[in-house]
Amino acid sequence: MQLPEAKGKFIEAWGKLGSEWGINRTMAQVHALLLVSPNELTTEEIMEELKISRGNANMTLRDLISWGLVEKQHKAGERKEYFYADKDTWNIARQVAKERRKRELDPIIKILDELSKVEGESKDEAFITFNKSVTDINKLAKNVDKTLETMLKAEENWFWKSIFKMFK
Amino acid sequence: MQLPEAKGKFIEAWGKLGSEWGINRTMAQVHALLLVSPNELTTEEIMEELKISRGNANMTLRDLISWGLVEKQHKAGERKEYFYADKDTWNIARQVAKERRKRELDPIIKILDELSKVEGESKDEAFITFNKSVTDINKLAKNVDKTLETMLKAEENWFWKSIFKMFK
DNA sequence: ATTAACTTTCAAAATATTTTGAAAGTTATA
DNA sequence: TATAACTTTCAAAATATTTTGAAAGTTAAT
Repeated sequence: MQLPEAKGKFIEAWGKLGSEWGINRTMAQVHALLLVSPNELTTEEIMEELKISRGNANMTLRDLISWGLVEKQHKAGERKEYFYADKDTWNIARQVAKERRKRELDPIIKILDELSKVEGESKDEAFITFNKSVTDINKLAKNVDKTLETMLKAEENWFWKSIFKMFK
Repeated sequence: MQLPEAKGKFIEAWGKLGSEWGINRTMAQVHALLLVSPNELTTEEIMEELKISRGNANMTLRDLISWGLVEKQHKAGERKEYFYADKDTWNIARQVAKERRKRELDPIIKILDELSKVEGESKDEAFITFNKSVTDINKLAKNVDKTLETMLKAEENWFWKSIFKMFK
């Protein structure tokens, strides 16, 4: 297999994986393209390579920036904006974990907290089951949340530092 | 808040979370309904409660069964099938991890293995960057894969056993 | 202040996913 | 073996998501 074909396959696979995990396929593809590009790319180049429209490229890039996965770069004396992706896999994983925690985990915990407070007849099977499921899930979610917080904060934490080493 | 309202909110929230993570909203909702139901439910009852069609209910339930989250139950002397969800959050998390590993992680690793083999000019920036990104992601994916395997196998493993206790 | 190079917006169009429901299929019981 | 109770299928319809592209907006340089 030659590089251009391999590049295409990587972009396609990354896009598919993204869409299976609730991330817009094009966003994942643009990210993949930037990951394998040694240099910053312009909107124009991204449009060209992935055959997407200007509007789509623009919105997707803003999204990637809001996820902290891509940064805008300016070049002296040029009007064009350049886009560059951090290529450190650990940073990428951290950033995704951080954002999903903020965007999805925290809100669901807020709801589960509310629902945990619901009171009912202690003989009522329906109430007992509801309560057990909700509080159990809430507990698990809070543990995941706390763990992520610790992990994300802490390269200084000896315990997680040693876990990280296993993954790097 | 009263139980029926709370139940509705839980189902809605679970559905939303699911769809954010690439799981069909209805599938997540049916799962949520079963999680808060003390008894097995029939297709009829699920259709009724969630206002979905017979076809949808049937397919969704098959899916949930294929994910190992729901089981069919027969009652002596009855033609109807009943559906019941395991309510142990740890089992649910395990099951989801197991399935997503099989369905998504393993296939992507296969592709990354292929792409890692691509050869190129050692001076070619494009090749260097492609190769670095792909092999790095491959390494991370394989580590996650190995870790999941160990975790899923092993309550007998002293290390993970102690980690699990933090979450339960 | 005007131009030109570039970016952003967003309503409409295209595409993808999900849902419906009626017909076909299955199987326990009489 | 016929019936009736139930389940499954799948093409078409509904819905949701993504993408387009032209117009509007911005801004650096003259």
